[in-house]
Amino acid sequence: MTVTQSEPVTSGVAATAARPARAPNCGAPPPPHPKPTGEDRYTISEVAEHTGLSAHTLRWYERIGLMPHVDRTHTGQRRFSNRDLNWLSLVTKLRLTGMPVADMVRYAELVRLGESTFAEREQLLTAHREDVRQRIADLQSTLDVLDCKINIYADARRASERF
Amino acid sequence: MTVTQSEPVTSGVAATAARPARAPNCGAPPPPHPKPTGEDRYTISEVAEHTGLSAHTLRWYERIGLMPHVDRTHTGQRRFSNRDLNWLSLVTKLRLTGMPVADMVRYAELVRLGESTFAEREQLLTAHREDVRQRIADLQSTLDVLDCKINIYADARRASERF
DNA sequence: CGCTTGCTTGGAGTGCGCTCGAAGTCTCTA
DNA sequence: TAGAGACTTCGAGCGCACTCCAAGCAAGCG
Repeated sequence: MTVTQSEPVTSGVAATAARPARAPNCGAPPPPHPKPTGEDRYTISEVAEHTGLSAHTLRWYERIGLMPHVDRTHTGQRRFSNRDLNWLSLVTKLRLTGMPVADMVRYAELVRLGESTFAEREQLLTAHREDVRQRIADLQSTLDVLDCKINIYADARRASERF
Repeated sequence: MTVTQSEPVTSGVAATAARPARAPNCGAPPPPHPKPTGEDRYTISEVAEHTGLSAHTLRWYERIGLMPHVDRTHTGQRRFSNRDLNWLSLVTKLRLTGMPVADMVRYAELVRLGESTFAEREQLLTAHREDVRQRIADLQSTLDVLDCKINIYADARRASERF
């Protein structure tokens, strides 16, 4: 049994009841632009274009163990699958929300190790969730200050414009 | 006429009507722990303690022009005022929300230049506010994904615990 | 007086997350 | 078959925001 990468789908003994047949995919985007030919083997530049990451960054992610092993052509060029794209979409979200690369690498490693790591994965994500919540609170409180200051400047401007 | 640093108080020709006598202070904290003696001259280590910034960082902020000129004792040691603390509290918020140091330095410079820079200050803060809003949206969307994945792991754990 | 503690300076070093360059190979189109 | 352009690797370099170091000065205390 293989374990999916970006979608730890309920499988085996775990919670197969009481859930829709279609496993929840946690907001993974629909296959982005599946090739007109129906293929599933994107070049690095296609993926770069699609994800907004540079080709350099994509190679670097693979080198440090953040990509779960990308398929290759017989001549050694990378060919990314839709599954890879989904994984990258998760990674991008985590990165945007400030998860350190080392933590993402750890998570990738846990995913490779299979189901036995569910508990640690849960912990890791839960910790990050707390982090994200805290950051939202910080941002919100700054937003209040910004609103207030901007109002002051705007009032001053409007007042001076009246003359 | 001097211009306050962290509180561009409505002053002079600008908008003195229709606003409370006490200018809004945009959530600046009350004087943090005004010295028992009522003094207003904190050492660098007191400020470091209070703000959570290191003394190194405080000196560095001053060097790069992010602190508006800190008072000194006759022997050259820094003595921070409550006004300095308020400014630092703003800076800390902006920094926590990802404003680049260069932009904060620019803002500090504008504050030093006086009222004529209100418009540019408004622009700068408005741009950052957009940034912050965008980041909140990113965080929120990641939060949804995290919730979903964490639920999956938690379900799996609970299911396995039932046996 | 010597010792400790805390401050001063300028400049060098660190860690993170990329980002780029060089040199060579492969693929695609004409 | 030729040429353009995309791909490969490895390692070095970069920008940001600190962070630390060395050397020295000043104040307080026994």
